Amino acid sequence: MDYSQLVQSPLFRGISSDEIEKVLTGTSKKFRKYKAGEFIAFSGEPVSSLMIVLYGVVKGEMVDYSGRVIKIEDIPAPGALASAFLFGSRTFFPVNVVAISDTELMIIEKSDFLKLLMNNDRILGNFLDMISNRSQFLSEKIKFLNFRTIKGKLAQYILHQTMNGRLSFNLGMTQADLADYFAVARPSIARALKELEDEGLIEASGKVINVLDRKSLAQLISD
Amino acid sequence: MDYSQLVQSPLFRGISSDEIEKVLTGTSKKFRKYKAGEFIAFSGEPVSSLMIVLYGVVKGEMVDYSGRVIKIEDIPAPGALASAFLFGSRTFFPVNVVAISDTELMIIEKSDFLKLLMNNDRILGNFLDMISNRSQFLSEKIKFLNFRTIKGKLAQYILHQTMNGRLSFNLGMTQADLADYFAVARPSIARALKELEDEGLIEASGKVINVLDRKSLAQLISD
DNA sequence: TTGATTTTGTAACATTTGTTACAATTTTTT
DNA sequence: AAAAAATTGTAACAAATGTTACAAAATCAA
Repeated sequence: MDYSQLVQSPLFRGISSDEIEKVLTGTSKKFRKYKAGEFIAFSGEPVSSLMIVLYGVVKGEMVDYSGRVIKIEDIPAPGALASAFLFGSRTFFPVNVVAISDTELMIIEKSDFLKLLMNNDRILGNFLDMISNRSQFLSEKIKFLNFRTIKGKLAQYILHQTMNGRLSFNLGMTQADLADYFAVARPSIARALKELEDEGLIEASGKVINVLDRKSLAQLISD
Repeated sequence: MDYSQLVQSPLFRGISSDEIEKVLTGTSKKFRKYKAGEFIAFSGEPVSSLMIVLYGVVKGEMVDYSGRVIKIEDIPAPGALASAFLFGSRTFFPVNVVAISDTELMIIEKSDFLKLLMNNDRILGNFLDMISNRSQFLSEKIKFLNFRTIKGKLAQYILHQTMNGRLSFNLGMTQADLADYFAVARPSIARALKELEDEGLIEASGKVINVLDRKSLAQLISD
């Protein structure tokens, strides 16, 4: 087995390829492959193991009351699945997990994984970072959803995307995807973008958004 | 110092009072008191230590674009603050933290806390449970916020509160609090409750909700 | 390139939610 | 018990969003 790509996995960050191999050789694990579109887990199923995406991309998604599918996030290799649901009091999948592309997973049972954590400071620290990052990701998402108006959500999103001081960025997705992400209707996204543009706060050409008036955007979400 | 109440803290669950005292004696820490209403931390401030509420109650809250305060959660003693923001890549407070009642906190610096984790399997397991539970809490909240209609949010909330098979439960808060929790307007909550009642799905007397038609509630959020 | 497919813009209209206001009711305080 | 404060019910109207539909534009595939 070739573990070299795992050097870039959040769980093994900072650990040499040799050491990863040594650690994993002493750990029991399984491997499983999925075709694009195949369901890996269903919402409500128990989580009894840590799953690491060796290659491919998977997504988490929810279904709302009207049947609309809401994508929660993408997890590309070499990320981990369900890491925040392996411990705690509700150890079951909160979302459906679907393979976007052909995918292979490495699966380590919880008890085996606990031994790994206790025996390796580095992996422990990495795992703490990972599940903390999940909370932080969800917390950020709640910030969007808490804004009542779509313009507010967009403003928050745009400001977040340009925190680094850039004046423009590329929506890495279609308006339909963005609408799913915000849990709103697609034409409403188009309308809100147009309004922000009409008001001179942004300039949109294709999927590239130029931020023209950062102050007014900030006011939209802090007044 | 009296650590007896910490036996009930999630971080020290399953550890005897004597052992808690022994462990904490060997750990450097600070104590700090806050008056009711006082701000403990502001959104965006760095998190550099674990904070445990020794007595009192604190809350986390956000401010949306229109100035409305959205309460995220209450943390009564002997809970921990900011536990999901001590590790990971964005180690700063995601919300304002305010003392609801007079409060005392025990504060342990991150580096000291790490030693604690490495030296005590039980505390490690408890901490993993705690930060995982945070993700799970946030994930549950996102489920509410993702429903577009208020009736959908309410249905999700009511079904969640009666998962255990009970037919009734007590909203432990006012309609105004519930409105904040859902990030909607207060009269809209009253209206939605009335509609659910008119349609015969629930019966509300005061803060007690009787679930009359579980199937229709489930349909509201899955059709 | 050409044709097919996806994405975007936009309009008309229905529905939902927010806002404001005030009275009725309940709860808390004195 | 009486008074004060908080909570709830409700109405009228404004504003925002959803729905549906279709054409224009952009992107993708053959």
